[in-house]
Amino acid sequence: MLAESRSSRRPLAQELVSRGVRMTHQRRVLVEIIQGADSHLDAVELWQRARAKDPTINKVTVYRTLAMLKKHGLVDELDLMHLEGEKHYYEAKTTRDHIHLACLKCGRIQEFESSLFERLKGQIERERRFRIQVARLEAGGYCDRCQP
Amino acid sequence: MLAESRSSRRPLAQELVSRGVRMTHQRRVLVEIIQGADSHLDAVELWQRARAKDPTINKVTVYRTLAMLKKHGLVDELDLMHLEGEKHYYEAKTTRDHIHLACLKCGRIQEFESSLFERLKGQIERERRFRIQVARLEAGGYCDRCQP
DNA sequence: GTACTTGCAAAGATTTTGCTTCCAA
DNA sequence: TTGGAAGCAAAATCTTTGCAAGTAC
Repeated sequence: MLAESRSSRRPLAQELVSRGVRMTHQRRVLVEIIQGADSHLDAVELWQRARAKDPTINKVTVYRTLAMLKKHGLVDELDLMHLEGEKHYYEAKTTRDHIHLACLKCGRIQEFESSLFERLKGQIERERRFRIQVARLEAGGYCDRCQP
Repeated sequence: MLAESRSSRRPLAQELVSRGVRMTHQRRVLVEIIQGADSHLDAVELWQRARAKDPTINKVTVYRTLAMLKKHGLVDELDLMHLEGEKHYYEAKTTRDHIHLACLKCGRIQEFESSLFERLKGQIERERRFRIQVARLEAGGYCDRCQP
């Protein structure tokens, strides 16, 4: 599940404080991992990395923190075409939406940005008067390395 | 989770037979429900409708049949932004991919087709040499009826 | 007849809830 | 100090697996 590292506008911890969210030690550890991650993490992977920094962190706290971040629109939740089980993956929200391409053979996840995607979202908002909060485009298929 | 009824190229049962899939009574009941459904069904809803026609049908058979249909690329699996729980929804694959718009307030699901979506997929295939098997675009937001 | 499918029960994976204790502001 | 957050245990939800019995071809 590798992906390029990416950076958000400003530190999540800082963003949360400015929104009046109580900044606990656990939350600080968790958002630092999410922001520094070189891949898309699921809840359990995030929990394991967090325990390396603070062995007392509970899995439930991970779920609750992810829910809180999602509620604030600071992370995106991905399914990555359910390549391995039904868990979800998380990434810090970036300035621009991107598409996830999941290779059904090797499992590699690529990211893709396109102005067509932005135009498509604009078209939906105009033609349906639908105010998009979150858009998720995932494609499953065969990557360039996995073709005959 | 209402959506317009839609029809596929040819009956799923017929399609399966032509692919050499053993056509059991249970499978026939299930694919007929999927094809005639006026909404996106999850596994349990599908099971309940199937039991009305044949009370002996087991939930496990529903999951196994859905997995088989998915493997053959005859149904699409949707998450519908996880509006209610983490279950999946299924629909018979149609000739043209469409986008699902999930209202975060009223829960209504709208479908949207666009040539921009087709162009975007084409761009991905060309620029990344990625052979798309299935593409899923879901957006969460507020529909025209749910805006101030 | 044989290989594939089903039903049943049980387990597995992921996520949520209730409640008490703790801690950030 | 006090309301929100964390930890723990238990439950809930959704899906899969093992195996014996049944059935389509």
